Amino acid sequence: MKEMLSKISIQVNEKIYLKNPDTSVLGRKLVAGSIALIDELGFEGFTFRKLAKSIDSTEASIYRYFENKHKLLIYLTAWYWGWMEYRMVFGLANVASPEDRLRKAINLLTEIVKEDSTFSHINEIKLNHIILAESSKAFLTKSVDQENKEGFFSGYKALVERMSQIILEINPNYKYSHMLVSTLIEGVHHQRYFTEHLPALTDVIQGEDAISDFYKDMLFKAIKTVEK
Amino acid sequence: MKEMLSKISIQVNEKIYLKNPDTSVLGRKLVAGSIALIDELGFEGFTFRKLAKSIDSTEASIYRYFENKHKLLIYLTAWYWGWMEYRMVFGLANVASPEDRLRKAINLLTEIVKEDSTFSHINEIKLNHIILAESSKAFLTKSVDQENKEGFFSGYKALVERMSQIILEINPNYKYSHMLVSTLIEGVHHQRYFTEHLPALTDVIQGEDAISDFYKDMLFKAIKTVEK
DNA sequence: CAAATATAATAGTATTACTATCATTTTCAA
DNA sequence: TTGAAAATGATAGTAATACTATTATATTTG
Repeated sequence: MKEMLSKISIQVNEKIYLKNPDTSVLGRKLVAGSIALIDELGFEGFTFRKLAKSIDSTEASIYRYFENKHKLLIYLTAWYWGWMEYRMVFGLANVASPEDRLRKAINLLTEIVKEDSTFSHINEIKLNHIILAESSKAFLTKSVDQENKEGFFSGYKALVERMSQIILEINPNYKYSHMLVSTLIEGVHHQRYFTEHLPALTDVIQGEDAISDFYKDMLFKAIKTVEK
Repeated sequence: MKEMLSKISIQVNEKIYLKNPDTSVLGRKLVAGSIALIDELGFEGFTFRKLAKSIDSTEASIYRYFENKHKLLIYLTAWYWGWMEYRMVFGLANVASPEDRLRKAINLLTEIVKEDSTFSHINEIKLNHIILAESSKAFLTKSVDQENKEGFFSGYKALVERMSQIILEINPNYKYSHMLVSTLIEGVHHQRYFTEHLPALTDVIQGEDAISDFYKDMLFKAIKTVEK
């Protein structure tokens, strides 16, 4: 079983990297190390020099995998969305009602990742933590149009489209399905971040997962109700 | 009239800057120039050296006003929230019903700023454009806790609190007022940005301001309805 | 008008973000 | 198993960034 799972790997757009880090020991150490280091230092404080030191390699070697740290961040986010897609495929299979599928999808997106999977070198707990604080920096740059054209964000877009389709199954007349989904996804990241750092901007309720409850409430009301 | 208006100025937390840029010709040129340059180059491409050149001054002079470009970004966002607060005070005064006040507040937040005011050196159109792409970078850093403690985000928090109060007037039992407001604010930024750069993540509807309509619909349903 | 303050001009440092070259190690195919 | 190809390491170097410091020159203000 473990062996089977170890053969599953998340594919990301080939143009993101110079050399696929998934194909070598150094590449996997590089990615694993970058997750630990970005989580520790933040993306701005993170440099390839520090990464090289932390994995006992050299800057030059890292530059053979990624053009720059921005591309590495895009790689991590693309991997994350690929992984999320994979979790959705498994989690939503054989769930007949679109309502239940949507509920499950929201759960997957809002959950704080608490278990590291055994099938990859990537620590999904730390990666999830990075995504909350850093993922928007992957597209909030002047190179976004070019990078979008090259398909760097296709994983994210595919997920939005998939969930959008579920919403349209529930209510084919709902006009803002993509907006609703991307508002949910980015919102979850922000609210989780706010809970930790800017609690005045959110609502923390003892013993409840307010974020998950809030977004479920919000989405179903948006899709299913007519205003009183 | 012009003279009176020119005496209005937006106050920001004094700890954000080393010397108040609002008190000198150079300081105002610096801020105005930074808005133009960040809009043109993006925050990552923007440097104090380039700013100095563009306003025909020196790096050393700019460093007398701001410790670094991150503090300057915090200044710009704080100014923006102060300005938004000012617009809300005027825009919502004498509006009796909380529903109408909420609708107006959402309009102010979702509107693309199209007119530059005459009472300040700041180009609000460009600043609004910067806010969409760059404002989240002001708090998505490792220094957020310290900076929050020093009150750098109090303008943003005050606005969330103000709108949260309106929501509670409409429905005192609504549990997630702060979350709803910050989801709205950050969401508007993202959706405007997506419309321009990643349209697959949003819904663009010809001849309609889909973003404004979507958020109004979403908020009122969240606050006022019970799920069918 | 003198003193204080602000700005400009200039120079300098440490770090970042790379690129280049060559030696060494590892891989993998015949 | 060996020898070529590929990957990595070691080292060096460049341009730009992110500052700090010093001194000279304007400008403001009391």
